[in-house]
Amino acid sequence: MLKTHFISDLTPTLDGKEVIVAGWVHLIRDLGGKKFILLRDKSGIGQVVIDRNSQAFQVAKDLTQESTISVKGVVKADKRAPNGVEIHALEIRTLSVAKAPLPLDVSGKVKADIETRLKERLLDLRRPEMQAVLRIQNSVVKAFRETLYSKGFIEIFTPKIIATATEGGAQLFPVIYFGKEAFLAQSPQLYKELLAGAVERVFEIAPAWRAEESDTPYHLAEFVSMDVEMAFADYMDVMHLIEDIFVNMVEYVKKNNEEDLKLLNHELPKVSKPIKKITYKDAIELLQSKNVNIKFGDDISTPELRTLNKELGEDLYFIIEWPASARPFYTKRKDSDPNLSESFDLIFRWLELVSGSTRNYKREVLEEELKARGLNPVNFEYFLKWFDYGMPPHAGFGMGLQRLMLMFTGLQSVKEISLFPRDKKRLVP
RNA sequence: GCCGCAGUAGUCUAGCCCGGUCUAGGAUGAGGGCCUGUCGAGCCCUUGACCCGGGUUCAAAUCCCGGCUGCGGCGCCA
Repeated sequence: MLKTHFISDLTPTLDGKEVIVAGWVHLIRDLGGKKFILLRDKSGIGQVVIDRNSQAFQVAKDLTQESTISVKGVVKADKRAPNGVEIHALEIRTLSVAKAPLPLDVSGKVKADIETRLKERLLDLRRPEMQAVLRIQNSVVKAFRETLYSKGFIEIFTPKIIATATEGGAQLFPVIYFGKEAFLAQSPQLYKELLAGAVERVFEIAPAWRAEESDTPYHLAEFVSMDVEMAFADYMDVMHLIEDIFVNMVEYVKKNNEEDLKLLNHELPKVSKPIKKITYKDAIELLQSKNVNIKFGDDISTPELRTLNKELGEDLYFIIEWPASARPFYTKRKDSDPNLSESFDLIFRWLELVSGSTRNYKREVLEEELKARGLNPVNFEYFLKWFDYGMPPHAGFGMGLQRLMLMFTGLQSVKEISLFPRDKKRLVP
């Protein structure tokens, strides 16, 4: 047996009990006649004491940092120990010896550049800070799923190898599919809409790919997209849903990841319903009043969003009702003003986290909107044909997980969040 | 892709402006020694580096040019 307890299971009440713990050698403090090993497992770091007289002493002599070991020992409650409890080793089994020196200091004494960290990513992911990020991400995803489950959504899985571009715009990665040209999906957009036409409420958490030049702390060639589509609903309905999701995610992380947040020295932004909404038109006017050179129809780019964030004084805000021309063909125009659309972006400070809209659900309208963007409806027949058979009105949104995680961790780059980021220059590890 | 900044041992960093005293300093790691309560353990010894190529100069880590790589901002992009 290699392990009977996780390190965090050990409490002073177990005093005198024989246990087996296993993990990585985080740090060794060698006092000559006595050694202390800080042993790390998924649950935390605990102290193993090795006395000169024990059998374990000889084995411990050859240990290196990050080697994996299994320790049979007796739990001792001792106020001198870091958690008030420690293990006095009887027997140590070396499971795997780590080479020294390590290419990255896991114990945190010497900080490494992001470049080194990504290159030596597995060691980086052993750092307590990165483990905290992973646990927070797990909570975020769990709260997202559970909010949607509670509202009757079901999780779907759509094809990631597709025949044609979904939205125009973004560049796709081509793949050779049994001798034919195909592409990696940039978004599950069209499939999730179709599925909402079958089961009403769907969501998907899956990778998406964009072959863009974008070289910023907010872009990845491969990212995780959290997508939702809801039939018999409009953009206002899905914004309410987003508010519920965000409130739940923040509450869940606050409750379950207190230690992780402390470790990252991060405080979550306050999120309460309703989240501030500003129309695109008002946003443009506000920017113009601050002497920003911008006009109706322009995209609101990062520098402008920074200004908006400052002026609004809100961490989280919706920009709603974008010009229809600035949105993809499936976005429904506003009945009262066809130049505008029933759309929204949710912005965290100056970073777009979510983008959504009411969708067009009438075939004629979709065909017109495709043509208006220079796209050929014939190429979208696989999608359009289903609109002949009772497609309900629907609305939905997509959210970038790595960007969302910046809000939950205080990290500065999605490359730090992604375990093995893919960008213009990185294909390994 | 553009602009700015940077690249020094396994890792992190000082030195670069004002070229020579740099035989490149420190931390951490690694090897060795001392040490039975460390908790960033301590003390002593040892080890290991100027991104690549060209140029200026008596002399280049230091100045100049080009390349590569990274970071930030922007662009492209949801």
